[in-house]
Amino acid sequence: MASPPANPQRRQAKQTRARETVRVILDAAAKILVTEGYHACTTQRIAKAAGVSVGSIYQYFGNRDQVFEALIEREVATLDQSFALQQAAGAHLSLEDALRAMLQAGVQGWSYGPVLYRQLEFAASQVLRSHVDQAKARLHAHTRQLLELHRDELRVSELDLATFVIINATVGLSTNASQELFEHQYVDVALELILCYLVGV
Amino acid sequence: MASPPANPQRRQAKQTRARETVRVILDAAAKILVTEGYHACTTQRIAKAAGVSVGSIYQYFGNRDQVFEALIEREVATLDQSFALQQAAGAHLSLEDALRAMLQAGVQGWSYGPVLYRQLEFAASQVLRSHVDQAKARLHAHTRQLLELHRDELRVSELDLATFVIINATVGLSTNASQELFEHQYVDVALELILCYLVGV
Amino acid sequence: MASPPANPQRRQAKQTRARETVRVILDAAAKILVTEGYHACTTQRIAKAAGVSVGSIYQYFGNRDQVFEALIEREVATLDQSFALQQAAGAHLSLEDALRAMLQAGVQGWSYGPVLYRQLEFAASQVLRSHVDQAKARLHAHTRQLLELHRDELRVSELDLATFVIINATVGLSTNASQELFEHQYVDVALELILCYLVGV
Amino acid sequence: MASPPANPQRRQAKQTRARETVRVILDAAAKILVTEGYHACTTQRIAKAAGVSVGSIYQYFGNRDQVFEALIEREVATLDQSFALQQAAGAHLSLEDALRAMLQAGVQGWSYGPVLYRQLEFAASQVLRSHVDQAKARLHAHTRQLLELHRDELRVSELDLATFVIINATVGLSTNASQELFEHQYVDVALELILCYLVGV
DNA sequence: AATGAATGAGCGTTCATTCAT
DNA sequence: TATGAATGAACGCTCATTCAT
Repeated sequence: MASPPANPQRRQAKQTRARETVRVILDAAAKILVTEGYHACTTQRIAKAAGVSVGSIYQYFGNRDQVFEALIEREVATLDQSFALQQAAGAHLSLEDALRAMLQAGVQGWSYGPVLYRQLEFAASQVLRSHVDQAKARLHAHTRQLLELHRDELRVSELDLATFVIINATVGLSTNASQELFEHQYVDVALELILCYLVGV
Repeated sequence: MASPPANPQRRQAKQTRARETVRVILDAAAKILVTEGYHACTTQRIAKAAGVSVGSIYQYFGNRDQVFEALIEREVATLDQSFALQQAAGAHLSLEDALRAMLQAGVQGWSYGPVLYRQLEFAASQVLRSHVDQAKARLHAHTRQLLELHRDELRVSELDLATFVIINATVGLSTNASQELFEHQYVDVALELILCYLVGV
Repeated sequence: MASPPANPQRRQAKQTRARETVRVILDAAAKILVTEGYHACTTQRIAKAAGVSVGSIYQYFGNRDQVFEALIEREVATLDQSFALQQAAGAHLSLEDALRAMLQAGVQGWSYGPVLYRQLEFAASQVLRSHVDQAKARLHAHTRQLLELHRDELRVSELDLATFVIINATVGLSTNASQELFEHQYVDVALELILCYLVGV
Repeated sequence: MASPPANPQRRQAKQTRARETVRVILDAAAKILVTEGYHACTTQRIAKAAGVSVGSIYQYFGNRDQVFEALIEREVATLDQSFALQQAAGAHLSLEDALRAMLQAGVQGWSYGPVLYRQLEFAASQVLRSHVDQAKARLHAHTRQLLELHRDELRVSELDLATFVIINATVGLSTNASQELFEHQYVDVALELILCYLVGV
């Protein structure tokens, strides 16, 4: 009596619709998180902004926090992809070019910038916070690797500290940059700051 | 029917007690914010930690957000005071010494470190956020003044941009620093980053 | 535009299939009710256990309570059938044999034991409860008839009261009996209780 | 700064009010449970019937199930008290008198009759169900003790089985008795049934 | 002035029911 | 006809706020 949909086209259509609904929910959540903050990001608010009902959120996510987890995963996936592409292409990139590429990946891949992350660090859920932390750890590892590759050129010797410094200084910059600054000068400015620190003028 | 206190000493005593209660409430709020986070900082929780009743909070503050606003104001006042002292003392400080002093003022004056600040950015209230922004603007103005004073030594020319960069890079560092790092190396590390950027190595 | 099925065989087949689906749904509902309780007996749960979609439940039942109503009706029909058979066969049965037959009919005819019954009493629907009450009334009438037939042997004179007593004492026994007791001793024990009361030792 | 209410009268008044609120909530819950069933017994419904707000329920109970647990405990306490009184007074009561006293205790002490219990057996909470089971076990133990005391007079030998029979037959009777029957004839009728079974006519 | 029990709007979540496919 | 994603009313529960004491 139990039977999967006979028509594969039908199934295909359903999957497409489901994916679309998930995307719409995640987009809505991200937007609210960024523009109105974690506290405004209620399930009702997400549902309304996404143009679906609350029930639909629970069709695809076990609870509200899992929406945020999926959001992180999506953002991180984008970032990782950028990194991977860049890493493949340019083991022989100069430090400057590699860093610029990373920053650009951050700007382009990270649809909503670091603001999203900042908001999600406030989630009550421990699970959610550990997701954020894992994403951070991955970024740290990736960055540290890059520094190691160019260790000879650096004026600093403690690579972990240096990694911490350039990541968080950059985050401070991007988090607080106006939209305008973020889009136009941010990469150059951040790069200058980082390079001065890493290799001197 | 009830008459105002005839005795000025009594009035004085009352005012002192009131101020004391306010202080106790703010301390409790700050502590909870730092140790348990914004989500745990409910009125009941604050009242319990302060050893007063919820009603007393509303005796002195219009609503919960105003507790946080007062908290910011108190923190900023401490910071401003540090800056003022330092400014008076040291118009002839070197740039490095002046910056170090500022960073140290930030560390010392900011009773609860940057964590408090982070938590308060999450308050829902717009009013509260504008308080934070005003504090930031004041910090920006103060810092820009310092840079102007040492304009000749700088390798950068756009002072507003430079001010933005050093403040936010520093904020990025301090807000993400572990407690340990914050207490031991933070000032030196931040200073190195800033100086590299401002005057070169 | 759509025409009724021209082919009577097709119609027959459809009706058969429909009946089959109804049966499958009722079986699933009964099983969940008995093994997991009323609270677990959601439409999704029934549909899954029955291997159909939720939509199909609403194809055959106006709402969830009507599934339960149908379930009661089916159980009661089984019971009635047992009674009818027994009545036909045994107008000349002794009181004891007739009562034993009734109790056995209750045990055998009631496919899922008294647990199902208990669970269904909890349905919110008034309609549903009235179904249960009707079933009870039928049982009362049937039982009273039996007592009337053996009026001379009884040590009690108010037949309605006696009917009430033996039915509800029996119900109390059966609904609280463990599965084991229910299967092995229940009929004998209940019969002993009833006979003591009706005719003495 | 933390200080208990200075005035003991004030404290007294508060405790009285608190107890009153608890009582009102329990009464409301019991009434709804009995008249409208477990499913109608929502927190909103209880609060409305009790003339308090939902919040007040959570002032005194950790969650909804704990209201029901308190209800059970209150009922059981009443019952236990009746039993204790009777036990103290009458080790030398005849079996018939002792049983009658028990039944009367059940009627009088048990404010809402066994219906309440029936409803609560449906609670989803395992904890709650175990409370009901414990209450049942206590009743069983108490009853069995009584039978033991009069073992010689009994025509039955398996005391556990007999205890089970008389309790559950009685429950069946009382649960299904009309209000009228319950108030007027129930004790006599139940007693007759039980005695016939236990000692013969 | 201080208290804390009482309030109720609003949260996250469930699930009977509908309807486009 | 059968499907199951979508819906939204209603649930249990929290907590900022009020007010009788």
